[in-house]
Amino acid sequence: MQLEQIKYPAQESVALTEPFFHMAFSVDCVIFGFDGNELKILLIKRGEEPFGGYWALPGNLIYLNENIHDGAARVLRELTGLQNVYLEQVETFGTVNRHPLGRVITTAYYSLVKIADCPVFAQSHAEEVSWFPISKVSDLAFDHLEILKACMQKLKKIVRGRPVGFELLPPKFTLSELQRLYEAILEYPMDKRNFRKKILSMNILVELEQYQEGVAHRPARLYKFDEEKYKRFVEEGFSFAV
Amino acid sequence: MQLEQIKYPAQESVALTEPFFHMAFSVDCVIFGFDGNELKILLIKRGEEPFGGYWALPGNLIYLNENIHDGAARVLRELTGLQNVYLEQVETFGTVNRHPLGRVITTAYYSLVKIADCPVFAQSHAEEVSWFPISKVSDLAFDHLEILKACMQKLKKIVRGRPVGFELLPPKFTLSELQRLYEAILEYPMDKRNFRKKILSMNILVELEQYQEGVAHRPARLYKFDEEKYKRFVEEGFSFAV
DNA sequence: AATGATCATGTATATTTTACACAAACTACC
DNA sequence: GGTAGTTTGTGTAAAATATACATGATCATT
Repeated sequence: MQLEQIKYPAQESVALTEPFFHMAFSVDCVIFGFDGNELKILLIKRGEEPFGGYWALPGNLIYLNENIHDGAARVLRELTGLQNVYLEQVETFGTVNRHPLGRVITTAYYSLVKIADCPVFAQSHAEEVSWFPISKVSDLAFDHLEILKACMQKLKKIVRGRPVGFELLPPKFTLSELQRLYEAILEYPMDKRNFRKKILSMNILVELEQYQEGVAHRPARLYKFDEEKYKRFVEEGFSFAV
Repeated sequence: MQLEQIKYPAQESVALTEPFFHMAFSVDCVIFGFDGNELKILLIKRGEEPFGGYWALPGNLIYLNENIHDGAARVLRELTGLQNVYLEQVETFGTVNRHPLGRVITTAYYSLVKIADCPVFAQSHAEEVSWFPISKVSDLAFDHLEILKACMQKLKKIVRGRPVGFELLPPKFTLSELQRLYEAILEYPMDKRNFRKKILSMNILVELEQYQEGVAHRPARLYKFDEEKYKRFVEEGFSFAV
């Protein structure tokens, strides 16, 4: 940690504020990926106390002179090497005793990334970094399991309000892959024909003149996202009017 | 403030954590009400520096030994007398210089209340408490205007995913009042017949054998919410399947 | 050449959404 | 007591969307 970076803000009214300024603030990142079949999450193995040896969300304390969003990006980069990912705030967890070293309130951020495009490597207090299938994550440091569950819920909500996939799939993909992604997130099976109808009617996909190769069955057509249209869709969301 | 309540948590690793534990944490409450025509928000006039004399969201620092959600309820009660309201977390704001006294990160909570049922009175560092029409709020202490806008967006989203009204309307109300509430939140007009069809099809309303009295036009039938069904609807949300 | 796997595709039905206009019931005022 | 002014309450047709469902096509493997 770069302790020399820290600058203390001016405290004009020490007498009044003295008893309050003894908290720390952290960020924890929930990074979702998709390997074509399963939804996965990026975890680190902690090399430091507390919870040394435990698997945990990539997270750390932020500096006094650092915005929390910037802090989330920095912490993620320092621990896993991941950069330039779009982080979105999910929820803040502030139970009194959630951290053994003192009062630490944490804000969870989530992101969706393509596993293949994101080489990760352990750094700082991360001893290891690895992708885990969501279904197999059971024991995490701190209250990170609770945080993970909250982010899963958030992801399920998000996927109902805007398209998902550009962030998680390779540049070219089949419709079945996209459907498997939706099924992995929402955790229920969907009808193939209806799924295709729906996703194609959004007009965010471009049909390519390319097909899968080397598969032991009829090869599927490849698609890519129309980046422009996709982004507009994400920004505006589906418009659910009452 | 009850400073004597504060207990410092044990700090096992002072050398390492020392530079970090110098932040404070606050909560700010965005309390929405509805007077039959306009969406309103509860503000306090600050009687203390910083931002003395400014109108602000009811908010304050939380104690070291206090959960943030409990803190939100306490702060709201101490400043405005409001109690037993359902507070929901919205977003955390952590810009470095948002508070002049030092590094203070704040979490916004929102709630919906019936103005008539909630007598409010200024206490603690609140010099005055008052309801303001959303449209007339322009200048607030700290970054509270930004926080308010974020909560407005949240409210708009919420209203699309679950019914609203039980928390904001008197026990008996007309369908036009309910529609005006929706229009105030979503900021666009709706078709009367279609609105009625939709809201009645949810089966959360009970038609009463009572009518408005003393109005200079045909009196409207009164309705109330079916509390059981309403709650189930709120918990489950509308089910938007893909 | 047969097997096994996945891909691609259409239709009929039910449900939901949208757009739209006029008589009824009350008060206030003359 | 009649008229003007205001808001309530109601239905339908057309369009869009959602759902349920089965079969031949194309590749690798043997």
